Amino acid sequence: MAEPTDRPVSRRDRARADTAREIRTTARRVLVEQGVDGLALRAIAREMGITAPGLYRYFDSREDLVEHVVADLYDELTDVLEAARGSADPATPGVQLLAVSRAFRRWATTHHAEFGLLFGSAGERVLEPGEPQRDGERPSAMAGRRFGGVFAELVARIYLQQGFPVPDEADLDPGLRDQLREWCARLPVPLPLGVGYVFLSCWIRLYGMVCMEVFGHLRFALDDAEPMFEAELRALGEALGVAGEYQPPAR
Amino acid sequence: MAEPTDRPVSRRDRARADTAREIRTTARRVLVEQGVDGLALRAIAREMGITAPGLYRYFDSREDLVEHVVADLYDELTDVLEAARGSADPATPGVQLLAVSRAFRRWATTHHAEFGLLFGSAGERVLEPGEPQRDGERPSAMAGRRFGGVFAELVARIYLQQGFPVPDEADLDPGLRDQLREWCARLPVPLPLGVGYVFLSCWIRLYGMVCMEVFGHLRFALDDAEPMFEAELRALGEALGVAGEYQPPAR
DNA sequence: AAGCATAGTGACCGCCGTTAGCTAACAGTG
DNA sequence: CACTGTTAGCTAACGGCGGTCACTATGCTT
Repeated sequence: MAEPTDRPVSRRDRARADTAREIRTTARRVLVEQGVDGLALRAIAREMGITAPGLYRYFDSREDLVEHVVADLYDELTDVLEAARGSADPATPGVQLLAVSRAFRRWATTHHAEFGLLFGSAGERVLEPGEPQRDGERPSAMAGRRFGGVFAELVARIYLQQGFPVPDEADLDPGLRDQLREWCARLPVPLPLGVGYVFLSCWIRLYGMVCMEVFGHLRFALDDAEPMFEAELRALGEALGVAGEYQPPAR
Repeated sequence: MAEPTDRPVSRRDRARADTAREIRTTARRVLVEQGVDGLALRAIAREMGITAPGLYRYFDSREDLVEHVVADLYDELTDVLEAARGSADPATPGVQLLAVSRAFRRWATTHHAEFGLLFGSAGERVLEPGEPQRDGERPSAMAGRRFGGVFAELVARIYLQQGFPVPDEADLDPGLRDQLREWCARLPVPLPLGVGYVFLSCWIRLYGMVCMEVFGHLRFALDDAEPMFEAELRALGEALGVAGEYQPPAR
């Protein structure tokens, strides 16, 4: 399908790739300016001085295009997280996790529409019965894994460097244990299953906190969710045994 | 606006109320059958043997109609939760919270489209600059508060009956403390601010867990999220000092 | 019976995603 | 060079959408 046989870049291929990239960046801009509902093929094409059907030379459908935009956004977000991790000082996994988590919330709150596309209900896809669920091979799913890997790797590093309390494998529900085993087996470093559980638990809290804030589900109690987020971060730090590394957010 | 002066129900009023109700239930059915994207005024009207403009006699816009559907769904979900609370045995707050949480997850996983409408990114509304943000008076917001109240009340009951560890008021960040104070003041029963914090923290975990499962964000690690949910429930029970009341899910 | 408010209709607007068929420019081969 | 195949982008069109408007017909009120 996408096998360039031998010659990797003809003149045309480069132009084509450029246009495809321009379409995706334009789509991203339209998404920001018009919201997810305004992310229309015609709007994208208009912005580029092109007509809508022309886009079909590059993407199979609107859904396909959105899929690629989602992958781009995951990549961008991951870059932001990695940058935050890189500038954490001191460069310990605990402080890095703190920085990455804050960068995640910051990106989410300043990129409302994009966050909704990545983490809200819009992105979900009902897989057709006949369709093979090669869900994991979709570009957005792959980019999503890279994104999650940033958090997973930091938690793993914390565990390997200094450890934290982890449920014993025997205490885990068998159904959960088997799934964790399968997942941990795919990781580059062998880890106790309990670490996988703690990571998931922490990630759920972080995701839940940021999602609720961005989607407005905390407004019933909080006008400004930041102090609550910081409190949760501290709690997460305690669960991971890095409470001592907590430092209040830079102002 | 909606002041019936004196005469509460004329013949016409009843018919009108009936039609409005039928529209909402039909909308709900279309939502389930066609998904949130297929929730079109024309589809609803078609299903009722009516034309789309007729719906505007009952609702200002599609958004207005969706708003009322959301309120209906919140009400239905709340009824389900209250029923689960009512049949918890023994009828202690701890066991009731367990039952309500499971009912919440069950409703979410069996009512995918509806859950997405309530808790996903679709429902969020950008408030116009000029528009007064009487956000709290919207019917869906009111129904949402009733829903959240089920959980809040149970956590409060647990605290009042047997207590659980709660951060000291002085240990809370001032910004968070002030907001919690304001929120707790609106509750019918005076409670320490720390209870508000613990409730929010627990609710975030529950919401995060269910949201991630329903929106497919746990599939990278788990095929079946139920055992993870149960593990989180147990952890929540520990945080609330009712770990002893945990009982495995009925099979 | 007369008058009137109202539920519902059909025609229409401008938008949407998507398809089909066309043209013009391009790349590669003799 | 001409010739051939490929491809980017166009226009036109289809059906469906949310929403508005003028209109009819029904049934309540006086």
